[in-house]
Amino acid sequence: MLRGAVAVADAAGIGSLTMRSLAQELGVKPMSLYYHVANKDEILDGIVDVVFSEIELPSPEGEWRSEMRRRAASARRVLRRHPWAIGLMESRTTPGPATLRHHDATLGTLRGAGFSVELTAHAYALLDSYVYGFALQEASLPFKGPETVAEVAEPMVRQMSAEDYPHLVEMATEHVLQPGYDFGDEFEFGLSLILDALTRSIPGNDPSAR
Amino acid sequence: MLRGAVAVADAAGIGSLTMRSLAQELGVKPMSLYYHVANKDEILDGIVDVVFSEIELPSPEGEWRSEMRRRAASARRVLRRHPWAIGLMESRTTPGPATLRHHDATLGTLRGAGFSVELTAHAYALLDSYVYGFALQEASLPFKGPETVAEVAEPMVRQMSAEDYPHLVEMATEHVLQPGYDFGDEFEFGLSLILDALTRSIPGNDPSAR
DNA sequence: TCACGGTATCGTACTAAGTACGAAAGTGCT
DNA sequence: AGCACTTTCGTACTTAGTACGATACCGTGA
Repeated sequence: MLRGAVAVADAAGIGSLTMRSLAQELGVKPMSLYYHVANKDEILDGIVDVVFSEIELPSPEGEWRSEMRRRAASARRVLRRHPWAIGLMESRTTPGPATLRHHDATLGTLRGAGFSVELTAHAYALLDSYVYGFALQEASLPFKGPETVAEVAEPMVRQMSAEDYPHLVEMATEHVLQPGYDFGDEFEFGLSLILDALTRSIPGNDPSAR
Repeated sequence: MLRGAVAVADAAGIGSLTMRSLAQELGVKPMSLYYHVANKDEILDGIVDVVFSEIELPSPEGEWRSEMRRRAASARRVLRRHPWAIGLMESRTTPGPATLRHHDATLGTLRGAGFSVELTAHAYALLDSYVYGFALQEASLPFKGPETVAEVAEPMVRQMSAEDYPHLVEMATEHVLQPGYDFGDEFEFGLSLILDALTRSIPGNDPSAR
């Protein structure tokens, strides 16, 4: 049932996920859903947890940077597949089991890498902020892939006077509208910068450590 | 009118912002609103822009790090005051004038600090990801201030077995539940780390530059 | 003063969505 | 067959967005 809800939300947006549309998807009548859940909120909580369950767990066995990198890349992919999940996270405050398991695995990997409890808290807040924030930005872009950038951004830039927004216009014409531009490529830069800086922050680490 | 909508959303959540509740807030009847806006979506777009207008603009005159710091702190404060804005950003893809002005000022400050167009894009994506993501995490916390952490987190930890989530329990008991803990304090760590690393990334900068 | 064209407000009413309530319709076990 | 438990539904009430057309208000020029 939660799978069905995710499918509906993926296909037509979270706004189109109604008890009736979900019932239809499942080949059942609306009121039948209420045998399995108390209300719609429970479904929303549930699909957030489903989304978390799709994110690859980091392993305490692996090298922490590559594990964090894998987790981050996976999280970004998942949130790109389910963009509505980002907005939902803000309102749902009761984490499900998959969410808890995910957090536990991530914390464990960092602790295993030698981070103190406090530094782990710092690192985790930082990494998660970056991943979620990046996903949020990707979701709010008017275009969804490198292909459609030009056709969407061009008209916007054209009607936007260079006097009012000189730097926005500069960025658009000299960078965003250049062939080969893909906002997604920015992800790697920030992630590497953060991981490198975190490496340096481990006490006893050589400051010139890769 | 947009101010009224923001007030309603602040007071009782974005879910309680209905054409009827907004009309009541403004002392008019629901249908009167439709003279000023085409539909509710336009109101949602509008209040997102209002939120952006409340964020302090960085100035190209100032030192870029302190300007970015000021902007980030302001953005976080604003998003804490209007947590519903985070979820809205994901669905609204037509930026308003205040939003554009904000982006332009930020880009201008970075460009003025000597960042190339490309590096500016990198830095901006990174900084914004961090700020939005942090705000998103703050919004999804079950507690809203340092005072209520214990009373909310304690019961959660108690029912969460240490076998299933050992690291989560460790983090909770040894860090989060310690007196004086405030998730908001994490903000400074990540922001400084990012700003320092960005400083290093400027070509020609001494790697040991503060 | 009066008629007129915007500007702003409303009343009525239709549609979609969440869900309370209680009735069926299976299903397996004795 | 009879019973208990699980699962599905039909009906109907409530709330929310908004189409449509009717007013009411208000400054301007005749």
